[in-house]
Amino acid sequence: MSVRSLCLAILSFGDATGYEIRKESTEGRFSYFEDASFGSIYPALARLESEGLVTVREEPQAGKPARKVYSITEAGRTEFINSLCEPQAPDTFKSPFLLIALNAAQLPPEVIRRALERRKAQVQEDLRLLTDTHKDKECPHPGSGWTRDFGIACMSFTLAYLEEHGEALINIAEDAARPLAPAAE
Amino acid sequence: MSVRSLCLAILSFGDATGYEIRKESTEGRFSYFEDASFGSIYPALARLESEGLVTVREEPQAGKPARKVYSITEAGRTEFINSLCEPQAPDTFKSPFLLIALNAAQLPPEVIRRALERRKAQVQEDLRLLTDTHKDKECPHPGSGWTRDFGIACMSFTLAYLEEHGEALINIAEDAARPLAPAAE
DNA sequence: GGACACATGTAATCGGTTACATGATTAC
DNA sequence: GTAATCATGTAACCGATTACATGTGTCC
Repeated sequence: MSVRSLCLAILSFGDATGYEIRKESTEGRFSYFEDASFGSIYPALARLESEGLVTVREEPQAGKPARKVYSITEAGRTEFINSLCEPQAPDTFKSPFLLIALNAAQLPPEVIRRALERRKAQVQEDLRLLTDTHKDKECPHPGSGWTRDFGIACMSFTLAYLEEHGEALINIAEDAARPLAPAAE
Repeated sequence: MSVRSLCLAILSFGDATGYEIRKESTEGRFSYFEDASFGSIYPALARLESEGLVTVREEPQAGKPARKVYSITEAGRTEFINSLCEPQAPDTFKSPFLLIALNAAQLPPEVIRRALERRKAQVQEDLRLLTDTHKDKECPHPGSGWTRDFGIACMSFTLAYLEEHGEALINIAEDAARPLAPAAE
């Protein structure tokens, strides 16, 4: 999914500035689709505008540069919905944490412990973000409720698993660290 | 994580050719870390060799180009382990499926149904891959058992959730498709 | 007869990140 | 004082993909 489609997707949920789109895509709910930086978002928005898929209105502000608030047009909405009807790329999960887990026996226990804590904190943070979202008005997008519930379920499960089996992973590293004293004390 | 580190990671589990590394990274167990294409793998291996982190031996074959089998060196192993001790990038999950789910009310039910089936098939395939892996000898890498169990647990949960709540998502699309006949049949 | 798996490698291209440029306001 | 948030935009750079080039063996 390109930055272009990402902008369309976010704008289909409401007006936004480039700055806000970046935030949503790196932290907010839309981080599950793609994350992008300013250097790609601003050019993408300019292009979308020249194609008539979005419109801009400038809101001057004292001190700061004028906010450029983008709105999706009917043409933009159509293009977005049509793009969703075409076959999508498969979901992907990339996990530096699992690479550490895979090599637990070759790493110091402290590294494993830190990686585990970090991963748990990350899941907790994602979970918190999702749980807080339910204050949104749910009229225009009933799909967001389903999506949120799915995310909460999967992450709660992941967190519980890490909490229950994390110690076992640390043990692997510890057992490998002193292979000469097998089962003592 | 760069293609360079990916090659090191895969080679730390055993010798491989560029062709095999690509396969492992796009289909195999290593697809959870990074996937890469020939155009990036071959140059990366050449560079690793010039740096002394891997060695090559050529195995001539009749008809086909000679297989160039790469092995990791001690220096390569050290570099790999050290890189794992440094703070890693956070895990990411990118889901075109969830984007479709989010917009369920705006899409034809048929599209939702297809996306759900596709996602379920994908999880089943990943699950199958993971379950088949247990024939590996487990002496040198006890971490692979933990990692596999973790993957199996999360995916089984995901699959069960999709099977249980998939119908609800389709209903969202169906209800939105005929908003004038609320509950009648 | 055609598609696919095996097997390596290069060149053109491209999408996106990082760093730079600018600057007020607010919180610690 | 100094860091963070808000706010836009450009230019250099870079890693990686795509397409190309080459060729055999095997399955359907």
